[in-house]
Amino acid sequence: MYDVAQLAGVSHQTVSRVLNGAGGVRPTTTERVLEAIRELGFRPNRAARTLATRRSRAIGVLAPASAEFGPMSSLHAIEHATRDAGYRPLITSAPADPVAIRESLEFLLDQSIEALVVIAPYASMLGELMLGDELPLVVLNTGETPTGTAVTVDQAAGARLLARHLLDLGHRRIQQVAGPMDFFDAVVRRRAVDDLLRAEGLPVLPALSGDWTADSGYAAAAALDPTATAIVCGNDQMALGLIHGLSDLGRRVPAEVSVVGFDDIPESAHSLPPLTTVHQDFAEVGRRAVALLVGRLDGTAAEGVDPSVEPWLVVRHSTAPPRSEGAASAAGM
Amino acid sequence: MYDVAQLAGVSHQTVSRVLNGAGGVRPTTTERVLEAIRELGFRPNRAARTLATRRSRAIGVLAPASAEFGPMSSLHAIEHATRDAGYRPLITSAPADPVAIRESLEFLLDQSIEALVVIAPYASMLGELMLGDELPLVVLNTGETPTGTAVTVDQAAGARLLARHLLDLGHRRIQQVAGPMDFFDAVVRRRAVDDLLRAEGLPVLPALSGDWTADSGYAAAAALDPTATAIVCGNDQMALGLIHGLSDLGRRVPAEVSVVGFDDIPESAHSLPPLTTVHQDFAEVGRRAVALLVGRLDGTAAEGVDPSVEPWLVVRHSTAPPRSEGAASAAGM
DNA sequence: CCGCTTCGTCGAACCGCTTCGATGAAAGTA
DNA sequence: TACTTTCATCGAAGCGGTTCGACGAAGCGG
Repeated sequence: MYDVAQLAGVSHQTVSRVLNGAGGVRPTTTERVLEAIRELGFRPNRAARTLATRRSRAIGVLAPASAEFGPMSSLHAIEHATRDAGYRPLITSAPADPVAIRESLEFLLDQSIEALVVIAPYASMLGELMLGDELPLVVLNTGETPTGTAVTVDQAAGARLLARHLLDLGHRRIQQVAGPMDFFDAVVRRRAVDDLLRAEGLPVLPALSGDWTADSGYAAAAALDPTATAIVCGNDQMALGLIHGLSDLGRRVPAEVSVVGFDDIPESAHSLPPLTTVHQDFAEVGRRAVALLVGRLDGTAAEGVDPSVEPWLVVRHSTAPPRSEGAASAAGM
Repeated sequence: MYDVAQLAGVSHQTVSRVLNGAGGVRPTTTERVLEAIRELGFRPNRAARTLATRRSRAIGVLAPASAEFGPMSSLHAIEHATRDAGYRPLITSAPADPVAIRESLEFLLDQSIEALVVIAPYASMLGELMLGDELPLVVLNTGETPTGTAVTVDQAAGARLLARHLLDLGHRRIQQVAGPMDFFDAVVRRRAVDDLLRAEGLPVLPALSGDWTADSGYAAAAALDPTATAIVCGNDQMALGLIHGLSDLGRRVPAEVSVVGFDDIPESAHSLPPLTTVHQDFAEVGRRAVALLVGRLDGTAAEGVDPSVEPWLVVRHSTAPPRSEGAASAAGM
């Protein structure tokens, strides 16, 4: 920096001004400084700046250590939104293990992050998040937020869309293959369907539970209630696995059983049959989370940010009216 | 830090020694310092340390801005390996766009990273990587490396496994739906199959080309050579899409056409039919990349690291002998 | 019992940048 | 032209650690 100053014939403070866009520098001088910077290939030292300003401009991101489509989509959106806002994203991932989560958190805290966004909504994770500090926090895809703000796709609305679709088709015996109950998403989705069913006076068949993987969906096929005509899965992967499992069991989808997923991962459009599901905009959720955080950090009013993103139904070919059309007309009971 | 020193009744330099594990501190003193640190909840300031040591201990990671299983798996492995080695991973992602790549690179360089690992092997990306500097670089999944070291799954071997499997089944007319030709992976896989076919004296049908997505695989179904009895896809997603496309066209897999993918993404085990593919250990590739880099950085001998990871064949149900069994016995010609 | 080595601790300089108060030059006012 | 304002630039003091040379206190052999 001193070299730059010398080459430009000014003092290093002036160079600093130019770098930070602080006014009070004559245009000709600015130009000279910029030229010197270019010539020397000078890069300001981030660490020194952080030290001097006592502002790290770093935003921590805690993501799940999975390669799933949803979280990863949000992750990329968060990363870019953060950089666009002039902050540096510090990305960390951790499996559901509390120790690993704690470790990731410590790592982030060590980098003196100014805010934190968490993508992995294990209930267990939130437990670790009790960092009472004054660290702005946004959690993605969480029903309730014990601390910090939540930005989320309206999971309940999505689940209702699915259930309603099935009801409209004439299904009356609907069973769920929910995600793991220590995930908020799974709980909210499941409850929304149950509530709707109950409100319609329909039976709530005992839900099965998977772990989000296609494998667990496959396994669920054998445990299904044989009288159920439609299955609501906690996510697309499980739905895909379930369809495979049903197929192995000789039950055809959607002719004999309808299956719906949740998420609309890219593969779902090409499964056999293509999957009816709910599409959620993972990237948008990520962007809003960052907008919220940056707003708080910069004092910019971020009040305009709606923390709830609306999902929409994507009807493909894994759903059809139940076999015995007669049952459909016996609606309401 | 001064507070800690005062509480422990020593000077800040001694605290520094304790923190860095540099010897020359009496055990009792060490204990006292540790206690003070705990009591004060003291966290050393990363920026100050970086500034003073002139070592950022940061390793940049440039990943593709996609949510695909492979790259993301490698990414998580890299992240953890980096942290385990005592470095801080700085993760960045960029789409295939050269400007975005350049931007990500600049971002990383600004953080004064000590090394770089690149996961996105677009040919175009490597062009941007000409940072002649003395920045240790490892590139994942690249056939040739113009600069830096490459760690990669042996794509050619994997492709050969697939082709051999098809040949053993009796297929003689094999067509490819390759990935985009500006991806090294795609080129290497395609060439390996072509070469093997040629070596066997079999016809090399003109290859189709997709963009890695299931959508492009679906589209390819209509453009297939009708005489081909087996299709080698550049990755699993395209294979899945292709199967869907074939199904829509009324062609059954594997009864009429065999289809194989590459990658073994989790969904592939549950497609209908379950996909025959090549499994590659993405995480291992990531780990080795980091091992290589850290070895170079720390001066530790990392010579023991084999930059080539062996893939293996996973035979499921998307492949079968060609329809006319007769052709199979006419092997060799 | 004494001089010397070794160990544990301290003082101070420095890493590269920001920032505040001060100063000189240019511009505005009477 | 003399004087006040405003603008551009400079000097210097940190930010929170690391690190090197120095120094007092034990531990050692003779």
